[in-house]
This record gives sequence, C-alpha cells and structure tokens, in this order.
Amino acid sequence: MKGARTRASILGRAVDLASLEGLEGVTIGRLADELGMSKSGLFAHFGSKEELQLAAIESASERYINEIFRPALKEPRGYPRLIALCRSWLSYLKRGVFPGGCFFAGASFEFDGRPGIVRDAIARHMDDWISALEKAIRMAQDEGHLDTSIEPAQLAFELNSLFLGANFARQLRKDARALDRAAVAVESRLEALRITPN
Amino acid sequence: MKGARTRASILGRAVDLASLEGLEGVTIGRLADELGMSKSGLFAHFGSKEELQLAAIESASERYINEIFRPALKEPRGYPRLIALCRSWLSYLKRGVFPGGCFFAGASFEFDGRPGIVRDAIARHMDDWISALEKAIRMAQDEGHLDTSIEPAQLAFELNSLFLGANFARQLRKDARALDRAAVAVESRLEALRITPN
DNA sequence: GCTAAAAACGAACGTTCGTTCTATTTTAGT
DNA sequence: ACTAAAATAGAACGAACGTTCGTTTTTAGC
Repeated sequence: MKGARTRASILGRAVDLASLEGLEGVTIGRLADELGMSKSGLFAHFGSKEELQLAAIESASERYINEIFRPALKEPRGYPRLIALCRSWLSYLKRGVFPGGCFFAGASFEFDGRPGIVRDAIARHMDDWISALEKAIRMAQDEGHLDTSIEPAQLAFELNSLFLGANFARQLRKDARALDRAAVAVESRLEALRITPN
Repeated sequence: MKGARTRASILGRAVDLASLEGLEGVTIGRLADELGMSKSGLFAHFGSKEELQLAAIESASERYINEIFRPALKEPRGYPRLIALCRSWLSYLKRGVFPGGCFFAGASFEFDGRPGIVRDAIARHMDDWISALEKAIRMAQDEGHLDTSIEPAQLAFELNSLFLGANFARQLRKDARALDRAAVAVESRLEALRITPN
C-alpha cells in the first residue's frame, strides 16, 4: 500500500521537526505544507494530533535503536559492549541523527511536567533505555570485566547524565568541545571501574 | 506603583507555569484567567508575548540566583564554597523552587533548536551559570583545595550534567532516588579531587 | 482495463492564539 | 478632595490551531 510509504515520510519529517521545535511545536498545517500535501490528507493518517505524536515517538524510537543500540550489540557482551554503547550514543549525537539533537532528550524535558499518554509513552521509552544501560553494566560485571561494588542503576544514572550534558552543551551552548568533554568523562569513569585480566 | 506588584505576581505565576508546561505553553489567556484578570490588562504590562517570556526568564533567574547561588556565597571560597554550590543546586531541586523542576533545564531543552532573542537570553543565563561553576572550581584550585590537573570547564561540564540528570530522573521518571544518585556522584567525584591539608 | 478500495483534497467548522483598540476604573501626588 | 496618570477591562481583529465532511483522485487486484 502507498499509505504506508506516505505515513513513513510524514513521521520522518515530524520527528526531525520535533527534535528542533518540540513535539508540541509540530503543527499539522506546517507539516503538510513542508511535505506538499493537504492538512486533511495528512490528518487522515492518524485521526488526531495525539496519535500523530505517539506515532512520531515510535518512529523516533526505531531510529534511536537502529543508530545506537543495534550497532553496539555486535560487540561481545561485557566491557566491550558497554563502552561501545556509550561511544555509540555520543556518535549518534555527533552524526546528527536528529537535526535538533537527541529527540528523546528534548521530548523528556518538554513533557516531564504534563500528564497524558504522550508523556507516558516517552517515559516508557526512557525507562527501556535506562534499563538497557543497566543491563549492559550488569553483564560487564557478570563477565568479570567491571567492579561489582557500583550499583548498575547508579552508573547508568551517571552515564545518562553525561549524555544529557553533552546534548545540552552542544545544542544550546554550541560548545564545540561538548562531545569531547562527555567522552573524556565516560571513558575515564569506565576505565577506573574496569577489571583487566592478567 | 501598583503596576510593579501586579507585574511581579504575573511573572511569578508565569515562571511556575513555564517550569511545568514550557515557556511557549504559557498562554496569555490562561495566565490571565488564573490570576483573575483580563487578557488585555495583563498583556499591557509587557506589550508582546516575547517580552513576557524575556521578563519571565529574568524573574526565574533572580529566583535561581537567590535560591542556589546566594546561600553558597556565605561559605568561604575554595572547596567549601564549591561543594556548597553543588549541594545547593540539589537542594533547590528537592525543595521544589519551581513546581516543574529546574526552569532553566526545561527552557534550555525547549529552545535549543530555535532561533531568536528568547533562545539567546536563555543561553546567556546558562553561560553565566556554567561560568560561575567554573569560577568556583578555579578558586578551589587557587586555594590549594582541589587537584589542578582537571580543567575547570571539564569538571563544570560533569557537575552540570549530573544536575541535568537529576532533573531528568526526578521529573520524568519520578525516580525517588534521583537526588541521592546525583549527590553520591557529585560528592565522590569532588572528594577524589580534593586536596586535604596536613 | 475495469472496478472497488484507499488515499488525498478543499472547504469549512468552532476555538484559541497574540494583539489592538477605546472606555472605564483605580491609583498616587498635591 | 481634585486631578492627571496609571492600570485594568471589554470587545473585536485576523491568523492559526485541530478537526470534520463530502468529493475527487489515485492506487491495487482481477
């Protein structure tokens, strides 16, 4: 069906736009104009703005997983996969996978003070992401690659904080060294916790 | 003049609302309703929505400085003031100085992808904040309290990242341990860099 | 190539947005 | 208390919002 292709291109543009101007800032009229189609034609694909937002979140999640998670899974479990995941996140920001920085960082801060199913969907995806980070950490500990005295949830919090800090420094402050700063912090923190075999 | 009092109460409410729903989400009609006054009466205080947003940012900045910066300045310069500043930030979040978490964290992520003078004003305030953090770090180094091998800008980046991470975990994920996690990370990072006299 | 279904369109709906007037009320200085 | 100035109100504006509807065009299966 052609509808699926159109729908995908709508969501692609919606997600890009949302990373720049926020999920609520993506207006159906503007989106239709940019794609050269009518408001009503675009609208019919979703039935409501809320459904469009939910679909955009799912679309962004696929990109997020493909660009960050999938590549890191090729590395062997343990320390290599954990550090690959962190490097992958910073590379994802550097490559400009979303033109306005991390879609989920923006959406998280935009919706954290509102009720509703859109907020819930964002929170669910971020829970999944943090859980994935924790799992990678736990695996590195299980493999004997990482100090077990640190709680996985604590380290995941710290790493995720550095990712948010990188997004902040790069997107708002236009700090050209943002990614380097985050990389240095991530690498040295992990290296200090690393257990090398000998 | 009575106008000044009214203006202050408008801005107080606008800032609270913006911390919850975003600076763009604060609508003049809603704001007027909540304050029991007319749209046009409220509007006349500012002349445009953009001016209202700029005034709200200034108002939020005063709160930010009074609640975080001012108390920490009572501590002696050096390590005591630096750690007081960090503790003050986390306490500011815990106390709920803004009902929707840190006003500037939200505003930063909301406007980082847009052009205009509102974005510029937010960026300027955040530059000031990061500079203040760096200055406190440099002073601690000058006093001989802190390892000089770390760049002040690097440590400021890391500390600020943990603050953003705390806001994220607390406001979006409703993680009751968010503040503890950030505190543990901040304290251990600073303690490791500390130089104790003997 | 015909045809039923799917997709896109164009016009209009009611609402809310920021903003602009003019008129009225309230304040502050004498 | 009087008065000029400041503050607030009320009605209306065009534009944009999300949404609905009936019609037309395009697609896909036979």
